[in-house]
Amino acid sequence: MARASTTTDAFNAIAEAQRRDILSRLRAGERAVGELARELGMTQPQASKHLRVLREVGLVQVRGEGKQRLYELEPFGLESVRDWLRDFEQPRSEGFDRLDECPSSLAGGGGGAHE
Amino acid sequence: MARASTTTDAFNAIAEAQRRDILSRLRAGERAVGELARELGMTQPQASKHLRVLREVGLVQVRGEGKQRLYELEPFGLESVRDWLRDFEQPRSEGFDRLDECPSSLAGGGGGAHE
DNA sequence: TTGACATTTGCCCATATGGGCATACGATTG
DNA sequence: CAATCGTATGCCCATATGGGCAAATGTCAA
Repeated sequence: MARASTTTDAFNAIAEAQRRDILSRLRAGERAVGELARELGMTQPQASKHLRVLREVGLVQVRGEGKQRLYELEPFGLESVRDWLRDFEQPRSEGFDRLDECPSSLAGGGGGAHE
Repeated sequence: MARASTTTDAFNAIAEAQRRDILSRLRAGERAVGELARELGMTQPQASKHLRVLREVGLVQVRGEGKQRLYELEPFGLESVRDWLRDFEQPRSEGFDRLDECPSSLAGGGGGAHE
């Protein structure tokens, strides 16, 4: 078997950097295909193909506006990815690992023993 | 050009469901290749190949233990994915976006009861 | 050394890709 | 109706894949 289709799920869809770029652009609001293509330096057919993939996995939404087709982020499209990632959360609270990135004023208190 | 290599980055690596399964299994602790293969119903060479991909993108770590090679999750391997996803957080509270900065409440020595 | 076990790698295939290009489709206007 | 603009599709190719299998490599024990 070859690699799974890019339209299999959001994981495969966002494996392509250009598609991630498209999604990032769309964070600022809906865009027409040609506009996206120009902004991202790809040909119009390429943008269209990528957008189709993103649409088939539910990551973007289309809206016809005159001759144009405006693509927009699907609010919960990335939820499946986010859910999967959540299971890999670092056990952060355990000890405030990244606390050392904070100003030293934290350590100035009374010994800092919060136990 | 064909699709990007699965070893290009974590995004491409986790596009494969079986590799996500491997990572999920490893959440419970380190495993030998054959063990993973049996648990996930794949051949041993397949598991080995998947693990290689995961290792090349920094998602897992290996440790030789006798004849076996124990694979383990790389704690911050998925950070790049998580970072990218973070930009797509729902604009939930309008005011808690920059929470990753050091909250000044921590510095306050007084009644600083956090958690 | 040989033998047994665990893992990796090499080779084959069928399949899906992304890029480029031409072209078909769709909507709007005249 | 035709003309035009904006998008989508179809076709070609080179490339990377994942699966299966055999063989190579590694590690340890007699």
